[in-house]
Amino acid sequence: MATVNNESSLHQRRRPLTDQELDAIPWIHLLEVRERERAQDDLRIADASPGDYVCRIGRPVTYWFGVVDGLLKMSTDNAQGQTMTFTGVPPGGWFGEGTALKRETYRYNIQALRKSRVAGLHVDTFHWLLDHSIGFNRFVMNQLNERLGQFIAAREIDRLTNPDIRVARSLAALFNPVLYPGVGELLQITQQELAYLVGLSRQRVNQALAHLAAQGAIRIEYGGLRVLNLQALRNQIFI
DNA sequence: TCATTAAATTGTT
DNA sequence: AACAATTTAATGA
Repeated sequence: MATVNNESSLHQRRRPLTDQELDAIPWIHLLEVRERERAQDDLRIADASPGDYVCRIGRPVTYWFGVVDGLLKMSTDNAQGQTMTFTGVPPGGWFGEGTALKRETYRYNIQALRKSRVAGLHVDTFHWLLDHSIGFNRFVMNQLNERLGQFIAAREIDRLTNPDIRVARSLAALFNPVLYPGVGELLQITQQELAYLVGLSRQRVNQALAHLAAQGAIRIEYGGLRVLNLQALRNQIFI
């Protein structure tokens, strides 16, 4: 893993969003004019380099975060001091609403796997939107529901022994159009990065991807993967 | 714009 | 883990 940079660097280089970046935020379009103005005023974006922390366990919640570009990983340290990776967060993904709702401290670490652009909405504005916007409430509720499904699926994935299926299911999660609308057809992820997320060697991931490509579920591209059949990824069974 | 070189990523053992 | 092959990015004329 890359060296750990101090996380303040992420907060020093914040700036307002460009129109293009705003457009990439899925929930912004659900707001009324007045709500949208308030959200836009508060939204900030920052560049994160590989290894940078977006948030750390135990820190008080200050922002609700979303990935505009790049790839983050969500992880925690267990009692044995080992790092356990929960999931990757590709473009379009917003996270931390659970802790933001309760104004608690972050319960996981979020680190950039690659150079990324991360947007942040202050937790006070997050609450204001919850109090004023029906569209925003729908988005958050839908998000929570969809993620619950993902965590159940993740438990299943953990119990799977077949690496090919693990890779397939993990990929299907990253291609989730509800949680990660910014991904689209092409997920920008290297085989090394995917290996980190799934917990397999790059070689084994390479082999699994070749297998999935042979089935026509995906197409392997340089620096990314194109989904051809999402259902095939989800329903992956022993061959 | 094109050719050359370096860096990143993939494929294979 | 190591190495070769391939693809992209960077450089400079």
